[in-house]
Amino acid sequence: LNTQDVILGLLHMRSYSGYEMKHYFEEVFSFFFDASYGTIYPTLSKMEQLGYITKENISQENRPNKNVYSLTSAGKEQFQIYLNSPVEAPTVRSDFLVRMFFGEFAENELAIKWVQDALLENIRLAENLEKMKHTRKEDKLMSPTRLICLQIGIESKRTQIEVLREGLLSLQKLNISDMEQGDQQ
Amino acid sequence: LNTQDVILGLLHMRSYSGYEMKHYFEEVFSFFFDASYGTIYPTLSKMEQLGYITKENISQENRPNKNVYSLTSAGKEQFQIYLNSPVEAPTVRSDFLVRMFFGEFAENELAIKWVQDALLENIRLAENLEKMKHTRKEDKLMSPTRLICLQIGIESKRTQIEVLREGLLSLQKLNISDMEQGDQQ
DNA sequence: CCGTTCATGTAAGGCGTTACATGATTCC
DNA sequence: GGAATCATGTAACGCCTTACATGAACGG
Repeated sequence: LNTQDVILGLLHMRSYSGYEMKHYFEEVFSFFFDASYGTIYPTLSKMEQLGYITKENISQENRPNKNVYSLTSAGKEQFQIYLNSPVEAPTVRSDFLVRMFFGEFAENELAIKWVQDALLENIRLAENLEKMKHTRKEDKLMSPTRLICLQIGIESKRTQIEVLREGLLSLQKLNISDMEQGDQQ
Repeated sequence: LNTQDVILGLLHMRSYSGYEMKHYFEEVFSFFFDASYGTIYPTLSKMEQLGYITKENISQENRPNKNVYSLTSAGKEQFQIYLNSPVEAPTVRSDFLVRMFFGEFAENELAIKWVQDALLENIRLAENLEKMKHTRKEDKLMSPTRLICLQIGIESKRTQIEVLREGLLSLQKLNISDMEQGDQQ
């Protein structure tokens, strides 16, 4: 899986400019994919040269021109090649979970801060996903597999929020018993 | 967060060879970090040159020598610098979820296969994590934050398994109604 | 007037993976 | 006899990020 495959998928739904793709990734794909402009724009040039997509320059009033890309039949074929390739294992890299794993080597207050921040961030993300699900479901734009994708995002976030809430309490109790120990000395 | 930071963390627990580190990553870190030999060995050389770790060549009977690395005080300090740096957002790249998102452009049977495989893989991973939790908990080797880390892994997997099971059923129903439609023609 | 949004791109550099190379031992 | 495990390392290459560059319009 690389950025090219994802762009081919996106353009199966409708035409997008590079700028719009980036926004789509941020809003919708946040929990399973991301790409920066530094990847998107060069990839679009390459894909145009390969004949997978065509560019159309659109003039706009009061804002810059944009390059809107559309899928060609070669692009559709290329996407089917991707879909028929073996599924790759996911890659995850979570700074937060590494810190949790090695938390015993950090000060308790630092760890508490990490968990609090993670909690807030996860609540924010869960709310966004929830909104997406409702707006899109009413539009009847959601395929069964896309619903699975979204549902995994939502439920995973919910689960993490629960664990983090419990974890936060246990860390805060530790802090209190440390303070009592300190008082007794 | 990079491989160096994680190695510094690992060596806070005990000494490891590069080969052992890779195994540790596979067994324990699988749901939030990974690194290949091609990263580990060069990183260890670099860290030794920087004075964060020291190498000791250990002779073994009936198997190759190994280089076991230990943390220096400079390495401990470096790890504290990492712990006090801002927490980075996690990066995820899930081929499976991309395929779920664009599943409407694939054949239903292909999608069913993807979900079935994901289900089996997630069950396997959940069982491994569960085992880890019990063996380590009895040893009383588990810090509160490490328990949070493990618990997030376990509960996330469980949640995903549930969603995948439901999703699989809905996709299989679709397949049946397609076949009935086909029969009627 | 200043920050944000819209919009596209490049260049340098970082970080990482895959594949290759080597070789003994152990288990089936 | 062949595959798997133990064990370390390099080299080529791919992919991606960050920072830089540019510039108009709009809202406060």
